[in-house]
Amino acid sequence: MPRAGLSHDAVVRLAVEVVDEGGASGFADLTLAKVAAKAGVAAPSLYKHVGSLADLRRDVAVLAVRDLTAAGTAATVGRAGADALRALAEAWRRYAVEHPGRYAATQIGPDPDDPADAVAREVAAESVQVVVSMLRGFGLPDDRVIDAVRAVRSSVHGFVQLELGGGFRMREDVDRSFGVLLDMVVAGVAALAEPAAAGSPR
Amino acid sequence: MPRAGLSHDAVVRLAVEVVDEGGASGFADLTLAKVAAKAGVAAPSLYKHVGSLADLRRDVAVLAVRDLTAAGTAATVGRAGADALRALAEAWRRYAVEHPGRYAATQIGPDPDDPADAVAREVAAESVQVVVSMLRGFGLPDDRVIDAVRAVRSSVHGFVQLELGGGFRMREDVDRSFGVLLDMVVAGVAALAEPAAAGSPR
DNA sequence: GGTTCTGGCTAATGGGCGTAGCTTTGTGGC
DNA sequence: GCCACAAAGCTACGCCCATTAGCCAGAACC
Repeated sequence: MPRAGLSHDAVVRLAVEVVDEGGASGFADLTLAKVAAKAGVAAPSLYKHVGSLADLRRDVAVLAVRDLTAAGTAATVGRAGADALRALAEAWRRYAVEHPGRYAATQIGPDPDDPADAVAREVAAESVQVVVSMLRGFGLPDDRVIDAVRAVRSSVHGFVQLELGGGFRMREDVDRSFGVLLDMVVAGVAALAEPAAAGSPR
Repeated sequence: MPRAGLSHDAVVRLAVEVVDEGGASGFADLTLAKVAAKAGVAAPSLYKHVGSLADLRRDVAVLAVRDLTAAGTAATVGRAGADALRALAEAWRRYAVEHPGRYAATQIGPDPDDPADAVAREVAAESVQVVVSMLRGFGLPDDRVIDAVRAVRSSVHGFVQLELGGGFRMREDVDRSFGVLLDMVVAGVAALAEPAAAGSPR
């Protein structure tokens, strides 16, 4: 009986393949049985490399978040202000459309108390940090940065989520709608930078 | 052997209870076994009232979407413009926070081709219609309404999603951030109504 | 009072996760 | 070259869940 030559990383890689092949529900449908089949191995053999399905899912999620963060940083390097914001948002959306399964994996919130989620929390924080850095060019007051970060993440994530979920009919117009949303976000963040706008119209 | 006196509706109601008790993952964790236990009945008995777990999930989702739509209409009646937009967004967020499991159920996109999803598609359309009606007060050009609807849905849904997923630390500031987001959306929608802003800054 | 339909039941299948314990392969020391 | 041991497979098993099949009692209707 020849060995398959697996390893922790190899199993995670195969799991990512399974997720990618499963479309938008690929992450939800991830199963040890599928990974084992792809590895050409009996399902229990995976436990030599992985603690449990939950562990594997976490590892896939961490990898996906790192991926997304990398895409975001790559898109914003050398850009600033509205230009950077648009590039970051478009990079996110492109990633989600190209890797819907992996994008879904990035959406699971790590448990704030579970020590097993420590790295997941860390990579999530790094991913938020990209937005914080990108917003530096807007000259926001310190206490407004958090609001801007949340507005940017919410808008883009919400749009992508609805798009992937099939929430938009008339697919041709989706790009334009995304552009309109970005105009809105850019204007909104810029408005936050003006001290006068602190208590904008009730 | 006494009868439990179940019915399709009764089973769906119990399923909603299970979902509500399961927190944010209540919908994902919905199981026929749990519903049967709550009904005081053996699991296979449920098949006298429900076609499958998938059917039950769909029914719960439809109920949840109707609920959310009702909350939105109730919040906007008698209001217009920015006032109505804020009320609608706050109603959505409140619903999500108060019924996280049911809110999660509203997020599954109905299959555009599956006849079994016909009512799901219908109630989804009704829920979008609330936003369209609400936006009437802004006097948007016809071809901009769709962009505005998508921007509103994306922003609010994204925010709520991140909030429920534990994506925001510093919980005290979340209300303020939501207010900032709404300022941004209100301003953005208003800007869409001005014909001059059609080709806003690249 | 009997017939029929309905809503329960138990039994059984199949699939998935996870555990236990066996076997084989590769490797490192002698 | 040989032997011992760790690592990486495997099979067998238990448990939980969805789902199907077939049985049985009670309710409703004639």
